[in-house]
Amino acid sequence: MPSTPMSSQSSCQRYSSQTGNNSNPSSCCNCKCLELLKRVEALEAALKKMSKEAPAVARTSMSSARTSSDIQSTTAKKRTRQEPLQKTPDSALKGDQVLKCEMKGTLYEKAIGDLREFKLSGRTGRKAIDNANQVATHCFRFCYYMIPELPEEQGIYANHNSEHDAKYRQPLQTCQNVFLEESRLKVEDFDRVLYELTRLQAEIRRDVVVRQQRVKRQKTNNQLDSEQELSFLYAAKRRIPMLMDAIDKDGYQRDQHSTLMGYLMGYLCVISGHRSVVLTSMTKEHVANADQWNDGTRFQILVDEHKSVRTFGQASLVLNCVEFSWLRWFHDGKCCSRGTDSTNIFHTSQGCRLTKPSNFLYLAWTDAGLKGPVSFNLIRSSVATQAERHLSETERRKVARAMCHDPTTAEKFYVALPTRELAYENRRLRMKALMCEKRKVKAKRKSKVCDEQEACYSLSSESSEDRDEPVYDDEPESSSLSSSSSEELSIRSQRRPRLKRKLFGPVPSTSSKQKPEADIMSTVAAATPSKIQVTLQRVDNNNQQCLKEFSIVLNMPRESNGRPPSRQLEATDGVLTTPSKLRPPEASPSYSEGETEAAEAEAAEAAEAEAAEAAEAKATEAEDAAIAEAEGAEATEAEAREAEAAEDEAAEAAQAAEAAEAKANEAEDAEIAEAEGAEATEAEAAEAEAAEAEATEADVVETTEAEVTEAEATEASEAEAKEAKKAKVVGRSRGRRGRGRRGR
DNA sequence: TAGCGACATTCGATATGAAG
DNA sequence: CTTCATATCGAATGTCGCTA
Repeated sequence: MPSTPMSSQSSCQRYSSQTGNNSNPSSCCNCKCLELLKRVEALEAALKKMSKEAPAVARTSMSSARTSSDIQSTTAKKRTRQEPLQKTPDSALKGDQVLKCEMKGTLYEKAIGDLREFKLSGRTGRKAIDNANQVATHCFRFCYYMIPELPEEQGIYANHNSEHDAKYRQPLQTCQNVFLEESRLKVEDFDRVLYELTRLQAEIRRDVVVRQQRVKRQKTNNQLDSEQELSFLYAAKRRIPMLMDAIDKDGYQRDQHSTLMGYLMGYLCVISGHRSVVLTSMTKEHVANADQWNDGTRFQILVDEHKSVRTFGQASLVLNCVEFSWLRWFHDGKCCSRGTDSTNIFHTSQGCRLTKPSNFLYLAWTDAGLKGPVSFNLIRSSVATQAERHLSETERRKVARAMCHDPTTAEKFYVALPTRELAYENRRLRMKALMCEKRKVKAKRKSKVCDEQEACYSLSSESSEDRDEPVYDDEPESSSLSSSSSEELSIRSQRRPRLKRKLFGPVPSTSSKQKPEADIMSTVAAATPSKIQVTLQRVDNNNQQCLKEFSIVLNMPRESNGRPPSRQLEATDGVLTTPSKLRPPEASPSYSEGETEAAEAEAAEAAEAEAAEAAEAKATEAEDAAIAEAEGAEATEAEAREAEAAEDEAAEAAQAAEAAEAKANEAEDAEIAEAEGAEATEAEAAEAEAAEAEATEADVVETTEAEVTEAEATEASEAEAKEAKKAKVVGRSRGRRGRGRRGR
């Protein structure tokens, strides 16, 4: 929003004065700014009329004099403090003071004063006064912006980065509600002005949104990266005991005290994502009342006082015994003499509650050898961003809740904007969808499936529903899976629970003991529309957990020449942690005779999805071990090395899978490039298809390998020894079966 | 360096309006 | 009429600059 009032010169006028085209300025652009200008002028006239009609109306209300002088004194004080005001080329810059005029006792000023009083409603708290002042400030800004008589430097309608700019209507409403009679204006006049203001606001909304986006982009660029946070965590773990020792030995020293505070608060913020106020509000009582469990190795501290306590209740901090011992140290007042008297865990050298925790954090941040800006908000922001990027919807919700805010709020204010790479990925996905559509149409033309089969197919209510259902990118069955990492798969697999229930229903409660014969190799589903038959076989491992495990057999029909199809898919196994879209047995006629490419792709993707999910499940266990290590779980050196080795193996497996994925992407890209206009020949297209098939196959192979490796890695983790062993047995048997089939 | 004022930013609750 | 998305609002936190 320009700093000059809108009425002074519109963009069209400026344009016409530059070009010399005054005949029809509105023809220069299509922004309707002239129309807007006229309306603004009408509005200004109405405002002027209001202030003329009631010039210094002797207000009987006591509040007016008081509020006017209040604001006056404030502004006068400010003037002495920060002069002269620099004119800004555009909107007011951060830190600019814009309230620099004398109150003249006009109607709108009195209205704003009244509004301020109304907002205060007799409250005397610092925050209440601050907020009331802020509302008044916003209103003033708008008035200065709107009224051209005011000096230009005061006409700055500052940053549109706040939705509170909309509060300019409030003085008018107050005026109408509180002293309508004195104003000598009709209700309709007020309504007209308010209506115009609302419309104007709606029209500048676009600019506001664009500006907000720009601000967010800036924030995105300033995000802390995970390495910085990890470095800080490691530094904190090392430095906190050192600083405690130093203080114990040498007695209280302010610098060490402050740095120690900063380290501990930063550490707790990184691991929990809480606001700083949770830490500054933490009292000794909270620590003393901490809940402990797991043989006194885990602690939960509940803090009553924080911003969103009314919605989320107490803020919870879960600590291990080392972290808790640090807080206990402060609780016992060992940090400083005043600390003994202070009720707050985190306090100043005077024993007072911290008012500027970020200063302490910065002290520790630089002590840890880290550069760049840091604040609790930045940490919180990065926690939300990482959760959004790497966790499933459910997990993200949990993290958000633990941070005491709504996930939607997190997205609105904290989560960074998508990177260029992500944006490009979206474009690729779109083109991929286009190609899938093309393939489907092509397949439809080729298909010689008889009408009866079609009718039979459409009779299956569930499948028809599936077809009507849009293909969501977060579904494991979506075609985009072929190019998705296992991580993405796991994320997607946890979304849209309603759909899952509809498609699959609950896991049968019958145990293997009840149906021994059937469970040995019971066929659960045989489906997919044509060309290929997928049979899901439940594998009995005499283990109840294995009820969820299925073997997927892809019966590829041979081509008319007797040769296997060019894109023979390998059978693979997987754990159906999430249901597939395959039809249940009663609704699954055999489609092995009708062959379509789409069906083949569908089946391949389903198989990949299942395999990838299985790998993911195993990887999670290895991940847990890694996290435990990062958090400093009391592991021995040997254990740590083993865990590291396991992690390495898992990483290798993941890398292999990634390579396969990249290959698939390349093939896809080639195809997309062709669609986008690259004049590829038919032969090239065929080559691309072949490459894709190869990549898909490689993906399946790699996934199975990864599965085994990860299962082995899991085994290495001593902490999860039992589970790991089980996983290993299952993984290996699956791996052998998989290889056996490949060999055939 | 604590404390304060000012302002930016955050964030949940509620109102409002469009779409199905 | 219901559902969903968005706007609005009040209240809170975070940060900066200044002063005693």
